[in-house]
Amino acid sequence: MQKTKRLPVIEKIIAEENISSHAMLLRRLKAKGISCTQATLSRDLKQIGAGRVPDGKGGYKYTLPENSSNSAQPGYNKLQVLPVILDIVDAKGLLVIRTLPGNANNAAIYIDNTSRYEIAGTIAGDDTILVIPRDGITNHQLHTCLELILPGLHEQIKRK
Amino acid sequence: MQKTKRLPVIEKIIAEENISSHAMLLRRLKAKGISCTQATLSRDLKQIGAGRVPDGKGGYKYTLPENSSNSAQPGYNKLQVLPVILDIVDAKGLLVIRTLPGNANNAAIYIDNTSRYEIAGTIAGDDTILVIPRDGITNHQLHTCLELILPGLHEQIKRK
DNA sequence: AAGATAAATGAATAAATATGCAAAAAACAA
DNA sequence: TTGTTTTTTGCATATTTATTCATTTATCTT
Repeated sequence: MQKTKRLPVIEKIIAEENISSHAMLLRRLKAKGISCTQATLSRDLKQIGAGRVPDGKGGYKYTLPENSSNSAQPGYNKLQVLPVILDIVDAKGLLVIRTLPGNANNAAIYIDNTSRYEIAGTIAGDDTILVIPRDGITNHQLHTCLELILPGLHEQIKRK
Repeated sequence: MQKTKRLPVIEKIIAEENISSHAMLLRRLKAKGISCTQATLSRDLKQIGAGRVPDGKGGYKYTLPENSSNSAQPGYNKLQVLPVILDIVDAKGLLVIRTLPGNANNAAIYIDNTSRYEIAGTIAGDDTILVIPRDGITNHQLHTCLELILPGLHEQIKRK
């Protein structure tokens, strides 16, 4: 199961290169040692929210959704946000994230700015964030979503 | 040659409705008295810059490019009492209201002060308010209530 | 206005993308 | 662990979208 490692790579490739088709993306992935089929790509792109739009030069290109975690969030650096998160706990369909004291608000803003569909909103205290999922979003979808926003998150927390 | 009249109509339809395929757009156009083939649509959409992206709900939808006419100047005269409110989302029978950073508390106080029966209470973070309805209050009643407190609210938010 | 040139369009088809289904792989529970 | 359930994946194929080519329609030019 290499989906978890594949998605971030796909996002990165789309962000950095001009990808015009699944076939092209497939080649780029292979060059990075990841191989899958067009069908899988189609599903991955759908999950990421990436779409194909005219590139204005007579062709087409894939783009990441607005405020994707990759579309550089001014003022926030992934590597700085990540280590402040201590713990993630499910509670009544909601998600409670604990951070270092005083860091909850910043982390929450970071999460909000990704404008992920799965997340209805967040509320931050001093060291705790409540993440409220939209109706119909499963617990697992929510975790996958968080993993997209902050790659390596769960991995890191497990390590603690 | 009706391209000149067709393009604006296509833009408008895409801006206002959720179009998921050429076939669907074709039907909408026909309903407006414009008829053409899928091939023409494909070319039109390319020229407009419209692309097909995942809608986050398991399907796809067409979107206009960033600075397209619809995302243009929001009429100033339409600004409401609390232009700090960005978004309202239903979640698990609760209501999540997102505001500009730092404005949640003020907005929440404003809502509290109306002492509406429908609202049991509110919790405000920095940019998010959780509105908790009384037991027995339907989702629809809650929205109607909010609309009473802040006339034109939903209308404004739809306009994004 | 007539002829020439360019733009627009549809029909057919090519190219690209999405999905049903079955199998395999992971995650989970006891 | 072992059995159970969920998720992921590829294959084959359906669906959707883009393009080629021929034709028509509009736009110039003189």
